[in-house]
Amino acid sequence: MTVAPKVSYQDVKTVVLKRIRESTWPPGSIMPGEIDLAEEFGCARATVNRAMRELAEEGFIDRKRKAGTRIKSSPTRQAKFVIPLIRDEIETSGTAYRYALINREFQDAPDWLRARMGLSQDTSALHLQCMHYSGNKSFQYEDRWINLAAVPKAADQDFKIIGPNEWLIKEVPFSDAEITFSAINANAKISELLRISVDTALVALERSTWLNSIPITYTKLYFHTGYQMTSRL
Amino acid sequence: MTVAPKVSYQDVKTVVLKRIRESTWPPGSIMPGEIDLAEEFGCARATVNRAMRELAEEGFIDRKRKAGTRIKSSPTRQAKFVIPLIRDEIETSGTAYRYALINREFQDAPDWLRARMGLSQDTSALHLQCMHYSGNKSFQYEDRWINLAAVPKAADQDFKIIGPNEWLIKEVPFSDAEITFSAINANAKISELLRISVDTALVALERSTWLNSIPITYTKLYFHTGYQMTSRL
DNA sequence: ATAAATTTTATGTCTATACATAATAAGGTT
DNA sequence: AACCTTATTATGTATAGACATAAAATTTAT
Repeated sequence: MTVAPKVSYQDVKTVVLKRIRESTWPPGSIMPGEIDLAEEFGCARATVNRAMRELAEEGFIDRKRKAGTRIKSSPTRQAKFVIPLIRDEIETSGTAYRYALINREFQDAPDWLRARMGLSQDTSALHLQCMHYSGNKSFQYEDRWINLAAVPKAADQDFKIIGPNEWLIKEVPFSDAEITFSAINANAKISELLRISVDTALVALERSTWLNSIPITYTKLYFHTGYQMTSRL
Repeated sequence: MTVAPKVSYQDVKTVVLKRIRESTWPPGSIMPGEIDLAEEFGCARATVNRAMRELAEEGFIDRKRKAGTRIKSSPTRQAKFVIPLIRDEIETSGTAYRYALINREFQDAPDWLRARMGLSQDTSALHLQCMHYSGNKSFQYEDRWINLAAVPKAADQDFKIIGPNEWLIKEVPFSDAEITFSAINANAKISELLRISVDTALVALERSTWLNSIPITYTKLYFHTGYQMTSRL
């Protein structure tokens, strides 16, 4: 007597994905419920559930209680980019990492920052400017603001040896973050610091983080020419 | 008699994450196995398993059969960027989407492309150049190569009405993709097409896709000034 | 007809148990 | 010591059954 090999959630994913691609279940339409699918595939509902949960996470379907599962009319393809610690990124490339503090001062948060982070008026912040080097080459210029109301002990740190990013990761947890990726032309200051010509195109990365809606820090990172981020999926 | 509320996988995640952050389990160390944790938390192993599986996916821990679960010495923070269909992106912003084909010709794949995609010699490809408009403003310039050996029916398409991206998504599935972001200075041709001045910094996005290691298509997208991608986590 | 209360239902989650699998550890042989 | 074989073990996955929950559908009250 032959034993039917068990159907895995991977199998379910594969078949369902095939049906989505071949429009057996056309975009926008509702597809059979978990119980029906479990019966069809000859497996438990939990198995179907895991398959569907992952497909939803990957952006192929939309699920809602009671309403059922719908094929997305245009699947939201998403790319995962790893944001490594700069020290690791440089050291794994085989070169030495060096950090340098350029400037450190206490300032009231400027209007644009208050608006962006949702800070109240007269919030005092620590404003840091630093450089990160890969070997003897400049790699990244970092412009950082730390909300002292949320992170008072940052005021006691001189940030001469350890950079604000590394320090914050160790000391302050966060719950939400927003990362923005853009391209900018190097201005006079940045071009001097990164030792490139003015107007060179640069990758800029902005990151804001909050802990339960309390603003923690904002940073804008300017990478040296040629920097790129790659993702596989 | 009070009934203990059930422990959810979310609860487990929260507590474990807290312990990682507070270095109760320091980076690099091995943490208790699922059975022990289940006992400690008073829940089923499956519940712990799901929590741990998600934490692994989110880059906080490394798991290996038999070897156990380790805290990553530097958690790989990752940002998920959605890559929307350009038509959707423009239309959801409220403006009209328009597509235009600039050039279409059959060419042998150039060396750089062959190297990049792993194409054999004398592979004939379809080379397309197109523009995407948001209202009356130029939005994106697309430079596209399609491997005709893998997608022969692309040769029959004139791509005058429908863009190659939309067509490919409908017609050709893929299994692997590689996406690269970078910043570039607009050259003469691009600046003319996007109606911006030469040397303006632009976001460029390259995408290569394969179906079971057969190269399908390569494209480089040049976005208009000011384009940025944002991700929340 | 409108609003509020109730039922229904598909997904979401937890449990206990079982077996699969990869990788290490241990044991035995040359 | 080096090599091969055999346990051991932590994670990985499947299952049946149960209850939770959000939201749609229906009924009841205003």
